[in-house]
Amino acid sequence: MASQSVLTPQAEDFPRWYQDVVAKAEMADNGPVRGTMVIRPYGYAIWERMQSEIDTRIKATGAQNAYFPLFIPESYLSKEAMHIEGFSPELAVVTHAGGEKLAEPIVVRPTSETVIGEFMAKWIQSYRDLPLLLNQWANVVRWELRPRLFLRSSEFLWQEGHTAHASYEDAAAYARQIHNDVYDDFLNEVLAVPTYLGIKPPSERFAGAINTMTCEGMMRDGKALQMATSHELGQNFAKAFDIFFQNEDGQAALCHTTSWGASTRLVGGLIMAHGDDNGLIVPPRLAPTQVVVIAVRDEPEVIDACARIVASLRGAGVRVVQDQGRGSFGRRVTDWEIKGVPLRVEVGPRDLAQGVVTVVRRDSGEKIALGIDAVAGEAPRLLESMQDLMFEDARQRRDAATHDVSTVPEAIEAAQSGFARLAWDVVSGAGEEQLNGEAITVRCLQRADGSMPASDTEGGLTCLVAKAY
RNA sequence: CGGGGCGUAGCGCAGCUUGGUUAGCGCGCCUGGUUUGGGACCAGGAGGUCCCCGGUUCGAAUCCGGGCGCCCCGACCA
Repeated sequence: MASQSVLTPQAEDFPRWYQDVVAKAEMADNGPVRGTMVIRPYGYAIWERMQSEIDTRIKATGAQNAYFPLFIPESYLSKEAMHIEGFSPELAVVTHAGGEKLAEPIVVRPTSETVIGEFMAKWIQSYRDLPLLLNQWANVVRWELRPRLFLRSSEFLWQEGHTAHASYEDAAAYARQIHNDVYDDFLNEVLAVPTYLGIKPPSERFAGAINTMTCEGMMRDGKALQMATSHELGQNFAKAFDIFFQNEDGQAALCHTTSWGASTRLVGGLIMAHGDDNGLIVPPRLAPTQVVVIAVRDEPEVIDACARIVASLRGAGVRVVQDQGRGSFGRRVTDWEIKGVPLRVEVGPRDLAQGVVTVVRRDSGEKIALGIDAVAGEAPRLLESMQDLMFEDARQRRDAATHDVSTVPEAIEAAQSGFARLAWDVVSGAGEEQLNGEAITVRCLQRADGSMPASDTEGGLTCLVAKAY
């Protein structure tokens, strides 16, 4: 146990704790322009792991990666009325370039539906070209008034998928496939974050979509975080960009498009969903470093033993590093704890004399004595059990902080510390305004059994409401 | 845009009310040494346009005027 806390305790000031973790785990710094973010190597390594896991899942659905330009003609945005209306306040616009005032302003992409729509129209001729399944990894810019590292920055990194389909049904099914097989699977299995899946109410829908689906996670302070979204765009963008195809009967028909994204906000979600007063806790399947091996004393035989253990772990497929830090043992331990590395192997002379090492779990703090030769065999099992427990713990915390209520005032009360679930009929309209007045939003709509509705017009829906990031 | 607060070393701050020699403190950093089983200690050291411009004054971090920037609350927006 740390003798004194290095970080502001969560219970004292959760936002401050978050800032402390981001700084002390060396994840990110504020950029020179307000709202921008410098992602440091450790933060970026975590993002790269997220990218890899998400990218694999995206490709498994048949989508391919491509790249579209950062600069978009302003006129493109204007082609879809809802889209431009929704994004106008957040746009960064280039008016001068090459030393001259531009004839037409250029928008720095806030999202790429419009450029991609333009090219989909060009590439799609026949039903044989469908579905067209594209994804890109890119940066986007949405000017933020209240930036917070990872959670809301004016520039952020994400993946955005864009697809075109011959039918409404096909588009709807694909958007759901992405939602379940890419996002929800990643969040549950890798990030160890349980999710509420549902659709956004009209007030929270993506600008230009006919339906927005969300994965809502609960942070340790009981607030909600939208961790990924998938949109059915209907034929809105197809109309605006003339995305037509010739069907089997030789008739011209409008495509149905989708878009879906997950961003560096996930890093913020990771921090707040799992962190404790000692820092970050990274789920083993995600962790860039799963095990750190630390010499308790910098003596040659101890260092040698560390190196052998590192080699054996690496041979077992574990992502492992040998601590190269300077300073006291306690300091090094604390630094790795803040970074949330799942397992720590402590190697000291006293251990070595008995042929053992001490393995410490980041989640529980439990210390386990293991024979040196047993480490490589046991570590993968410990990591898997930790992965499962982290998800289970998060699920229990979430369930315990989700309250079924029947009135708006009860929902306001419950949302002070978690989620409230109640009939959508009770909230829809004046109730939603009343909640918004208390900084509470409708996070998603679900069927009574918790499943994904087809649309917000379905009868008998329930809603989850909460304060949100 | 409205209300409040703040700009002093890399970070966090004191000093300002009541102007005065060399602008301090904690953390961090550098050097040397002792240390190392849960943020070690000692000694020495480096590091400053006191946000900017102007004014008052023999003298301004400190007082006055203007500007810029940042933070919080509200508003707006997703």
